Amino acid sequence: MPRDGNITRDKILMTSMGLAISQGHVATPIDEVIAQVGITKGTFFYHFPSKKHLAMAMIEKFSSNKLNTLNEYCAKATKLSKDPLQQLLIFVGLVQEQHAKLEQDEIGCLYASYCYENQLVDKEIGESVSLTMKAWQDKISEKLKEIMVLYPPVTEVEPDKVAGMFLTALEGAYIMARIMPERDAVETYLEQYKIYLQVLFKQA
Amino acid sequence: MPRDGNITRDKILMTSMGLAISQGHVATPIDEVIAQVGITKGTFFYHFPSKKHLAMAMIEKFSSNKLNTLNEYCAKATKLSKDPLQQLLIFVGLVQEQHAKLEQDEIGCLYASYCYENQLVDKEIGESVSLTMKAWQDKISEKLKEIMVLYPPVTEVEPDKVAGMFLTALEGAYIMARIMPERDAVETYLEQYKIYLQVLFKQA
DNA sequence: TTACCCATACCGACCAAATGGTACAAAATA
DNA sequence: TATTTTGTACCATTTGGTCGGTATGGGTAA
Repeated sequence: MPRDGNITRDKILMTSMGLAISQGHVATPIDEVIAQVGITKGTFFYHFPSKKHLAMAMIEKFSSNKLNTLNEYCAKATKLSKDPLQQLLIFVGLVQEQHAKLEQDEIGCLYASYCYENQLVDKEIGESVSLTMKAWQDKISEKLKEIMVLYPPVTEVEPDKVAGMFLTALEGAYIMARIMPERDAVETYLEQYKIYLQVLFKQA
Repeated sequence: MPRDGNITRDKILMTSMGLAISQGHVATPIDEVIAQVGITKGTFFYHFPSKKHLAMAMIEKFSSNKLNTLNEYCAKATKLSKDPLQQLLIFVGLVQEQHAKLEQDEIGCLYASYCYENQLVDKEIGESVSLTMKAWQDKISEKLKEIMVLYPPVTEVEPDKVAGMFLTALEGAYIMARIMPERDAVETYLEQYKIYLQVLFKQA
């Protein structure tokens, strides 16, 4: 075998993901990607038959990353506490922590970027995306059901929607981080979500 | 005076705002705009010297609309109840209502669309945007301070951040509406926000 | 009233640059 | 040498933008 093309392929993926998150996919010409990676057009199109294929590969990669973090953080959280409510709070905390390290223009969601510029490229891509999101929602929802057994909520709530609110807050925070002058929107609004959980399951 | 050019200008603005929200600004060629409006390129560039100028005009228009709704809904809410907590809940309800009428691809925020595709075009534009958002946040924050006098919150919270959470939930909901199969994300997650307020200010 | 004026509003052909994509030769490694 | 990987030069289309000219219609002077 000649030199490993997967390295180049991965570099293209990583670079274009960064660019897509910070300035959008359509707004990022291939020339900019290859310039930043340090390759030429021929190489690019050897690895990705078209820009659309790149888009799909990016989504796939992003999804797989997201699913990995989900499992990783779940495992960490269950290891750190026996109490389901504490586990969930720790889980959210881990996500907060993850974002604290990132630079301003690294903060964002590829899905959001895509869905705002062209209804998620494709139907099948759209399904794969919603499945990944649903995976997060379901995992949190399951945990919420455990919590609700131990701590009856102050008012009746649907675990699915409280779980969805986490993703909503996160996606919303990404946008706030870009629009508002304060940088720590993710930290701030996931904190709000934690407070929501705490008051919801507060014992009298 | 010849026929009123402002009509055309407004039509261009409206059309391109719709397109920008549904598929992004960069992803919308001028040709598509003028085709939909039913004018020619010459006319377009007579009204807007460049695509960037169009972008700025759109943001301005969007901001002015947003400020109008803010005032309108505030007025309505204060008229419908004397209790500040009820007023805020009504306010959120009005926003929910507003979105219930919209079509799928009309749901979204121009700011979000812009900030995901090119860091809000310009510095000055960015400031104008954050000012509009801050206007909403401040108005809600003020109301929250009134509320906190009457109903001591279950746990200590910063009104500014609870207020910001409204915008966060709304922006997040827009994205959820596009990513997830369920259409009524705005309804759902603003409802979650209302629940948050209710449990936060619940009387023992 | 009418003829003309002129600013405003609009048209449509054209241009240059950007952008996605191709063809094929040259390298590199096993 | 055979296969995979990369570089170079080029092409076709799209896209933002220009330019000269035309239509509209109210004011105004004869």
